[in-house]
Amino acid sequence: MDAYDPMSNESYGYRSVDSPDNNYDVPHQQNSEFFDNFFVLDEWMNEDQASIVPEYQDHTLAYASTVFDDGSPSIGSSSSPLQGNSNVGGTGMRQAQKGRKEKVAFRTKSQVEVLDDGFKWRKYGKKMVKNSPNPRNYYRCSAEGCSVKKRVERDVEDARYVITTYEGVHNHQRPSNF
DNA sequence: CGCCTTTGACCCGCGC
DNA sequence: GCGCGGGTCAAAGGCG
Repeated sequence: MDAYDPMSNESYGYRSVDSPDNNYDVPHQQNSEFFDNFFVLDEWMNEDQASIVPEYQDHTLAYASTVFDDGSPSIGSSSSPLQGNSNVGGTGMRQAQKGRKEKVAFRTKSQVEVLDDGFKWRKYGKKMVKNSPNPRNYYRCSAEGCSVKKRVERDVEDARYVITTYEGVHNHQRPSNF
């Protein structure tokens, strides 16, 4: 596997992703432990909560997961590329219910670690995880009373991709200047 | 001065 | 009960 080289590409900096002609594939890795208990999201959640911007869409595969408070996962995994509003692979995001934790993961081809999603985040932790040379970073939403968290790490198997996992639902709007 | 990272320590659940 | 792995705390320092 090629080493990740942050200097090897022209698209670098604020909100940048790989150029659109640089292939469309965001392969799902069926055997990736990371996505156990996730299923592929077949539609975007409403924009305010999705925490991901449209310009990333072509470089992103989205996963969703719902975990009950007792810890039992509710959904198995499936696989399909994310394609706008196409209706493949799943039933889409369900409404939040009590006793559930909503999680959404995005696997995005990007050279920047932290994708600008319009929210303000405060970092509160960093860990090296087993079986990965890459650190995992923990962020909490800065808005008062908002308990949304996200984790950011590079894909173990292909460092060109960033995996961002959101947990929870914002109790406020995305800042309007976004 | 008011936020923000950084960082090691701490906590907790789980398997042995 | 103990160690390990993952997640979080909080003190200290940085920066606009």
